[in-house]
Amino acid sequence: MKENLDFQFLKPGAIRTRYAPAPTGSLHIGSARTALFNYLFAKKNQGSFILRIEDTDISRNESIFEKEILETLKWLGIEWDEGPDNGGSFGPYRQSERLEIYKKYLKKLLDENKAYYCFCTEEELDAQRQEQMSRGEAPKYSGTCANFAPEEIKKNLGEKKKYIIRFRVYPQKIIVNDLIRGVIEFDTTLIGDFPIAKFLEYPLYNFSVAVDDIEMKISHVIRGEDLLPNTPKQILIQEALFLHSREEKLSLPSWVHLPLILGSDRSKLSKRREATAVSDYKKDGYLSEAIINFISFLGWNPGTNREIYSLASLVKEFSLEKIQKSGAVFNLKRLDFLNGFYIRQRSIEKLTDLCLPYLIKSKFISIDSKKRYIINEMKEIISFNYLEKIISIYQERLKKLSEIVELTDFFFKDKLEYAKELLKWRQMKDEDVILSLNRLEIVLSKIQEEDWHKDNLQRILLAEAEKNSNRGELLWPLRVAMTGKENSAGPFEIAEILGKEKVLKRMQEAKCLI
RNA sequence: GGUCCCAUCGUCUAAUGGUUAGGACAGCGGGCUUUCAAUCCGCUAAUACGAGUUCGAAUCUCGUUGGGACCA
Repeated sequence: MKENLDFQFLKPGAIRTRYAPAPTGSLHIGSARTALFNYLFAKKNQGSFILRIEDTDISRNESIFEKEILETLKWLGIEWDEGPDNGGSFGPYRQSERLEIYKKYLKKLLDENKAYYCFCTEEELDAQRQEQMSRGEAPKYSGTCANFAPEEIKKNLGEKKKYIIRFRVYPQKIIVNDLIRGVIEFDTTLIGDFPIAKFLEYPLYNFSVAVDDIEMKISHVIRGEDLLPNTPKQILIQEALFLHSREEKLSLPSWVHLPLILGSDRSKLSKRREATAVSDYKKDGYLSEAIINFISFLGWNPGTNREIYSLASLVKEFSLEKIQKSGAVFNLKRLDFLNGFYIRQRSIEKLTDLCLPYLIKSKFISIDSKKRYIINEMKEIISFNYLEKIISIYQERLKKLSEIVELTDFFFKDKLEYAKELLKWRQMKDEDVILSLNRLEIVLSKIQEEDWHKDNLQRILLAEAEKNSNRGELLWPLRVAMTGKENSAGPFEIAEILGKEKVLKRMQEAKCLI
């Protein structure tokens, strides 16, 4: 395999990679990885990363997805050197704006008899296909229209007969030299004369891609393995159009096919079975660093024990040789782990900013015209600093930002709802709970407002608990009465943030419950 | 069905002819703790199978099996 890695000897700056999404939906996890790897390879080699929109086949109402894809890429931190929004020397970067170019090359192939008009109807083609399959052959075009005389073609065209344009394929072996997989051989007799355009202004995928990759001087085509079977067709077109002598072979792009990202059932990650849109993960509260770190390790690794990589460090470490050949299963638990890690890395101020939209969306908090934060239920004005305190005690418990709502809801609710059984620690009875709550009330009400700090609370409450030799009997009811939850942050820090008044009120309410 | 690709713990992967097959996530157990986390310590767990080459194979070759992609 090593002898195939001739790209290493290319001069810096000679590398041009492209990511070419069809904007038929939002950015898919797999597409994001393809974009990332193209970006990383280009940046590692001081080359250019090009964004091209493959929208010849797209209806107008789907064009909203272009905007979403660009925005999501930017959110991930993947920036392109040339693209539909920022231009470049090889534009336009939207295939729908390049129809004249395709038309020119389509005509060229037609003139040189390397392609031809095919007037076969769907029904005729279907019938042929059926027959070939019944004989156990690979279905391919039989060549009915391959050798029409020019007059006949003119006549058919004149009659406005429906046609497609087919590329003429001669029997030969096509070698795809994949930088990851090595030499792969395809037999063109199995391909047959394949369609390259529905009409002159409507090129088909394999044709427009092949043309653009050459026109845009792409040095490396890095894409998913699912496109491997298309490669010989694209090579055929590129050779027919651009290859006139042996030396020119160097200008044809190198191929790199990435292993597929698989769902939990080991088949191609599908929208039907799992969430696949990057924007969905963003909405759920995954950080871009976590997603980048996660997808970079899907089918690639640096070959070290280090697992945490920023986009910048990935650029430094990336290499094609470390790309895996087999498919990689998408493991959500690992994404969660990474996200938790990156959440813990964030400053409290930034994390609070990130969590705020979730609290606002859940209607616990609102911002008034004077930019003050209001707890909706109590109409209480709170400071950003107050929110920071809340977020800080949940930072290490957070796996994704959206979880902040159910974790901290008790700070924003006037009245808590929970089962009274929850107040009991281990074997406690109703009377024991009342007893503990009474003790808490007495001790807590003695503490002055100015001494209401978590360290102080801890010192006093632990001392009180010592009298009874059992911390749980005192602290568990306290914590549950304040939060209404089985699990939460520590009681002292919660009590500090909640404040004396609310804590005592919640002790009362807990007693009423029993 | 045809063509192509792939195969190390459950998952992501390391080991490019010689390691006790390493790491991470998950799982399990423990320490710390009122709970859940975080954190620290530990445990379970893999070279698909069969031949061949070799003193020696996860690694090279062939076959089998299995999985996947594409075309229809």
